[in-house]
Amino acid sequence: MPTRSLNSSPESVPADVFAPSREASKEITVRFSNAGGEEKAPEKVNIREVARQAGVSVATVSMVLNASPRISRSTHIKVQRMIDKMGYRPNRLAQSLSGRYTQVVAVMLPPLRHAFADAYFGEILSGIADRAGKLGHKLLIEQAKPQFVKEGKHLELYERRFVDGVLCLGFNEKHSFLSDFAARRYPMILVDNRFGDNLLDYVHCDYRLGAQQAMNCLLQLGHRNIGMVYAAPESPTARDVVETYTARLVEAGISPSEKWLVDGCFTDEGGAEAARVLLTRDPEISALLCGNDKMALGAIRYLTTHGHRVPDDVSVVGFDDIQHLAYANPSLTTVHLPLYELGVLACEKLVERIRGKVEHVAEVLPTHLVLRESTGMMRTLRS
Amino acid sequence: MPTRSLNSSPESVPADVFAPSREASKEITVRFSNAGGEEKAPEKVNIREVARQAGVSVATVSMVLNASPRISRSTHIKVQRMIDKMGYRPNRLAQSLSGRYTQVVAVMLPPLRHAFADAYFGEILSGIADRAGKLGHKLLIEQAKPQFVKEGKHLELYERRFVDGVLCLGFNEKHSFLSDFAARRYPMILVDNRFGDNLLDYVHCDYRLGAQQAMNCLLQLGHRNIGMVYAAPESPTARDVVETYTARLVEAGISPSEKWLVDGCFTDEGGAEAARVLLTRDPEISALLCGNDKMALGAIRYLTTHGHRVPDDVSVVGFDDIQHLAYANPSLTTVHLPLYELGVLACEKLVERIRGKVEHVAEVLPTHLVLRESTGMMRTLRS
DNA sequence: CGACATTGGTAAACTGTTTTAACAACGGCT
DNA sequence: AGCCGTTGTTAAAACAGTTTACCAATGTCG
Repeated sequence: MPTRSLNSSPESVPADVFAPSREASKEITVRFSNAGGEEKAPEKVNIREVARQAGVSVATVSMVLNASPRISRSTHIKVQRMIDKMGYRPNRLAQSLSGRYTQVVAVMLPPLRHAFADAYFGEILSGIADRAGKLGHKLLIEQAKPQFVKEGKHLELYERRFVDGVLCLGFNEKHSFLSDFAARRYPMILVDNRFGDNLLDYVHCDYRLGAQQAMNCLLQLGHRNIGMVYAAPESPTARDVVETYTARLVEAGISPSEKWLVDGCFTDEGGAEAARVLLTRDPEISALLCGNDKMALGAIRYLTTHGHRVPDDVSVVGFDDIQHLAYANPSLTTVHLPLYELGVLACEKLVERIRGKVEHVAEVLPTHLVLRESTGMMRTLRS
Repeated sequence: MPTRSLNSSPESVPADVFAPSREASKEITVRFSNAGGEEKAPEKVNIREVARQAGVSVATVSMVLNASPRISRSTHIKVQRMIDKMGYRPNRLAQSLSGRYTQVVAVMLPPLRHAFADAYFGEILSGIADRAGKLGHKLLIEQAKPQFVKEGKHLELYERRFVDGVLCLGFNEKHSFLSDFAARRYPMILVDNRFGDNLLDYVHCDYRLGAQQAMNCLLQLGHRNIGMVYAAPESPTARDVVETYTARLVEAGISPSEKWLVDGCFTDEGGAEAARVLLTRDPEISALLCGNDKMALGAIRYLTTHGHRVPDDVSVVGFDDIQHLAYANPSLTTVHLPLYELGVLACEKLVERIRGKVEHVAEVLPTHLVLRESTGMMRTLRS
């Protein structure tokens, strides 16, 4: 139950009472770094002040900050010492305003209610954050709510100089607004998907390879009636999985059937429902390939609570390898997607783009299968 | 107008033909918004340009942007029309540099490898993001790696004007650097914890209430030998749980025992190990209270794979109510923490703080128990 | 010894906004 | 007619950096 004061004062909070004049302390000559006993907020010191105290020009201080080779060793030391003494930190708003870069990149997430609570996104984000930090970039996160896009806020991100570039997670071809970035030459990289037209830069996991690995596993275990719980047919990478699934069946001499395919909407409820539908349509099904771990979990949940043992009666394979599901019961055999590494790569490529590299980005990272308990040999084949 | 020609000093004439000087296109009078067929990046237009085209001063345009009442209706319309026509978007670096606020808040996460992939943080983040969006603030995320803190980067966040304030998730009293913020009067709010000295602003869930609810449940089901898998004893809220657990036992006439307490480190492995230790120390234990869902899951995992049925032999209660664990098997009875709402509240309070409100922030949100399958009546009491 | 480079540093222009003090034009009042 | 008070607008001064064109003092060479 939403408690007190939560939804009070929606949009506006009272403006501040005391308006601190900009005049402030222009005349102060001696600075107190941490003279007094307890730490205090350092009085705001700017580059001009540092220059004055060090007896050099503003330009010189700037050049020291940026390690320009035009500054002599002695001057550098003198100025640096003053910088440290005064506890001076350059204002990055001024730096970015004057310079070319903001040193910030945005991460756009889809408008799902629990986008941040999602292990899939989290893993990618983790990689992005680590890389961004190493490259000296900050991270801005944004959810692409319909309203947000309608008002063109996604472009404002760049045009108003919030960020230098954008990483987009969890989108697909239906989200046509993403083309806006490319149309305007704003650096943007699609993460773990691609657009059919291939005009947008992207990095994604090798879903074909992953599907292949999963199908090989199931086929080798003797399964022939294999159902598939897919999702998001508007997503090229999701289609990769379905196509590979079908192709592998054909290669194995099995004729794929429409009735083996059900959409599970990427949710656990969807996975459960899909399992129900599949097993009802064809009770002979002995294995399920699921488009992500959540659906796989839902499917297992349905199966075990409706008289089908996993893996004894039905084997289940997922996709993602999200954390702490190794601890599900039974633990899940799944295709491991290198999501962390994908995040690292995406960030890396984006920064290259920002710095002026022009090549089209189109990278694909390999997957591998993690064998756990939810898969087993086809019943009839066991001795 | 002292525009160009300022720096066309006496002699230099053709010098800057090839140099892409900052002068750029001062003379362009007609703007192409989206005349041509395909969309193009709008040529960068600034407030001066708009003012010129609209035939007013820069100050007037600024006041139109900020809806100042001092601008007449007719002027407002005239200028607004030009703004739209030229596709002008104010540069927020300049705005923030000039003004008092950056309109950005930071979210600091602990340096865990998978901090972003964590459902607990994700849920809070979700609330923060929604609220921040509505309040017109952007979100910067940062991981407080040891290196980061050692270099004082957490203070730079504020001092270099990256953000107006900071929200800290997942920290405890051991993280003393958080006091730096308060010492310097930088707006900061501790989320879902508090410091013992109560000097720092905080919002957190009512862990005492939660523990009470969980214990009531277990006691009512007839359990008397109740083990506890705790974690992070340096965290006041985590201590709340242990203390309440102990107090409730005493109230129920049961003398708490040291051997019923094991640290599970907030991880699933830790939970599994803790369950093993507890059941070994005292096989009579018929219920486990776990400090979070992850540990509860680990415990269940251990129990079910070692001959203990859940809930038939041992009941398990968790803390958090993280998503899609309703689909664990058996599904988990747990204390629901209003994490989303907590995020909303934290963001709200932080922005109030930023805007000048000075009251100490200390809010506590109520929890409730979610009954699912992992708890059952004490064996010996069942008919 | 004078012409010419090189080195190290500086003044001033530039980034794009907000805000303040001043002011012109106008109406109402004595 | 002279004075005062609004109203609406503006010029200019902040905000805090980077960059560029230029300059003075050396060093090198013929």
